Amino acid sequence: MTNYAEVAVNSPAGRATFSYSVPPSLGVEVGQVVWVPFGSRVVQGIVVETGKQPISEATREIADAVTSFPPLSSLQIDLAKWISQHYFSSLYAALSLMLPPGLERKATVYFHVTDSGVDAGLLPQEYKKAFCLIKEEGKISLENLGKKIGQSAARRAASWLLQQHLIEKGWEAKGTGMGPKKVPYIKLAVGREKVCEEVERLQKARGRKQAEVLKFLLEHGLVSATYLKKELPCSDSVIKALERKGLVAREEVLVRRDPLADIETVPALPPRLTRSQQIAWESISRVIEQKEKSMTVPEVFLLFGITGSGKTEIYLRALAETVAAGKKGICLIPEISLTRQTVERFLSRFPGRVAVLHSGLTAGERFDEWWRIQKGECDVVIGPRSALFAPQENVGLIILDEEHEWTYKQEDKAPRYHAREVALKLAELGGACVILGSATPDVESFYRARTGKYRLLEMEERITPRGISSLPRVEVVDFREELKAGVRGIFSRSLIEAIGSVLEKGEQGILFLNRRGSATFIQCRQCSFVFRCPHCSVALTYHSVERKLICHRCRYAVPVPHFCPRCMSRQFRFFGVGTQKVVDEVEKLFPGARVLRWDRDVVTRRDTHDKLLERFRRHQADILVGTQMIAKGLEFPRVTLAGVVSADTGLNFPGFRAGERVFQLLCQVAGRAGRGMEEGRVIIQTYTPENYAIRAAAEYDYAGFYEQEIKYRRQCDYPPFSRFVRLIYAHASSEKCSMEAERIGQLIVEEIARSGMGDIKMIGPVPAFVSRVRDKFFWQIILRGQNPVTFISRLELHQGWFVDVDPKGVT
DNA sequence: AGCACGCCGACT
DNA sequence: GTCGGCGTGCTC
Repeated sequence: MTNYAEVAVNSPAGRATFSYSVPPSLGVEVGQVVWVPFGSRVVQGIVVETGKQPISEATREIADAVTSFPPLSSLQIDLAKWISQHYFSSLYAALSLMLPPGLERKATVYFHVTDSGVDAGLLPQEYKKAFCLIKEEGKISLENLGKKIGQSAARRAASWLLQQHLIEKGWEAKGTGMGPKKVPYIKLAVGREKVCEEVERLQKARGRKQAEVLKFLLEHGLVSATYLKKELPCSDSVIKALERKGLVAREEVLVRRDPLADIETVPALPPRLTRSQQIAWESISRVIEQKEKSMTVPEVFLLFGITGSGKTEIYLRALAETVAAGKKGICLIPEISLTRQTVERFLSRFPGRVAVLHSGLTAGERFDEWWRIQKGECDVVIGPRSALFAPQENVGLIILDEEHEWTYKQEDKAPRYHAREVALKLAELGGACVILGSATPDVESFYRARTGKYRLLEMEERITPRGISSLPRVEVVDFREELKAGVRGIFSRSLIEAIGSVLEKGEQGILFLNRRGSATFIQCRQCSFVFRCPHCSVALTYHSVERKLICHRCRYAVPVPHFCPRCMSRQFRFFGVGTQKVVDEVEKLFPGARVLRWDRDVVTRRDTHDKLLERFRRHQADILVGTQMIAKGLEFPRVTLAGVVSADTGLNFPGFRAGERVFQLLCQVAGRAGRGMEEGRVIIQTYTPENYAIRAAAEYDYAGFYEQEIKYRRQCDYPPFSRFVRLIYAHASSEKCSMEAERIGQLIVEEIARSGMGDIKMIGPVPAFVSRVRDKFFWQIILRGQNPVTFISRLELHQGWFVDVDPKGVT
């Protein structure tokens, strides 16, 4: 009985799966990771189906298993199938999101001689050298053989020698792979009495150190070698000597690399709920209780609560209830707000039962967390969008905090998925509830709540140490008036006064800068030359700390040149307001003010996030200056001022979601002030105070903003009333790229007519917003309509095309 | 994505 | 004649 398996292969090659036969010696299950021959290589693949018959006629044999048991569940495979279909990615790309860290590896194929016993001297002259080299090396890859005797000679020799059965192909995995961490421990190897005897003897003879070690071990039992050496102290040779005598033994002990090891858990009881929390909580708890009877459509809550209304407390209770019902949870958080503070809060309610996954973890920590989750040891997994793919079984609740955040959409690589949509699908497959939480819900989410797809829960009370209080007053400053009044700096008179007042009272302030779209670049004063990246079509950004020009697309960096390469002038003009400029300005106006800068340039190393924030929390700085990052869910009781240096930068950003984005950002920044004992104050500087997004934000009027925005979306037929799909083509040649884009554009026009899908509108083909990245050119076609996804499945897209379903930034 | 295969100009 | 350049097509 031969078995066959359908395998999703780690290669972008066309089809979803390939058929392989299973060698009798190998047991293969769905979800298992295997090595398979693929073309001339050996690659990894994931078994997604098994059966008595292969789907395709042609098959090859699975080479080996990577894991002894399947690391992926059938539910995960179903989810991956949905992702790959819905987002037009390869099945493997979707599955690989779910694989344990460090499992993915590559293999090298090499040659070795067979035991034919042939005399090398008798071989044809041209192949003799290759054969001897292979024999000498034992095993050698074609590439390395080519380096020694030339590519073509190596190829010819290899194919002839293979044909003559004088050499064979073999393969092996590259690198050593990731594993659990083992640490040597020392223990006594003989009975207590015997040890005491030895101690006596050693103390008399020349072995005082050894006696001490034995005594230490009698007292402590099994100890790590490092601890032993440090505590006594003693050197390794002492332990070695005891080992040789057979008195002590070494034992490898598994240790967990715990990313939360340094967090003290203080178990906490749930606080009393406010009235509006209570109402929201009752709705949620009723559903979680009843969730036992599985339903086909997942229950989705949109928890719409203003900043400070206590959404996290609702999450914690909902998780506790889920755990009480014997299920588990996943909590998604935008990477940036996944701070120590957040983790501490979860940990205090679920001591020892929390797993975190984020980009700051070491490879080892990631590995250990994954396996801990896999073993079912964690009640809740907290992490960014990828936490959705943690091996958490029996998930009863999925939470998306700050559900409107754009970081929930992956755009840089396939699959280009939106965590919210995937969460809904996962909930549907596993029978879980979903809570989407936000103070400024995504317009599309709010629309779904309004039309009954989600249950809307509102929380309007803001909790502060002063009790229930309203949000801080917002002052919108028209910067045009400031210019008229002779203001020349970047701060208005109001903002200067407010900063001064904060400093005087010993309070704290944050200054927010939306740097997107106005990145700092430098230009020659003489000939207006702008430094551009040689590999991408963007200007280089000036980084004052390293005094370098850096490309934000490909990380290309050069020191700031002394001369303009075009006209040799030494004079440069620095454009755009950066965080550093704001810092300089505050320091100039208020000498002695302690200003802290927080943005992506400063935060590079692990932990600096938390260290910087800790400094600010301890009031070692008065003013915090930053970009997007500072707007996200940080709670600093001493902050009484939130200033937005320029609210307009985001508005000029392309795309119909610009207004929504500005509204969300301004509300978030405003919510930072006045969370402690003192009342807060918010100042927004703008050149367009009449803009609806800015006006609504100043009033915290979500409903008002929503009504305006949804009207506009309906009028222009933007989502949620239509959907977008972006087709992107990349090629190293500019001509090839535009030609292929134009060709598909033509095809789409024809297909629209043929299919009768008249609602499909095409924008483009045009060069992408950033038309060149890493020496590749990019063209795009945007399709809009009721169902552009169905439409593009009718197209035959060549390699080089990729698809972005529901892109976040389109016009 | 890799990698073979094939066709072309630049050398020993 | 051989070497390596790159364009094209396939991978079970």
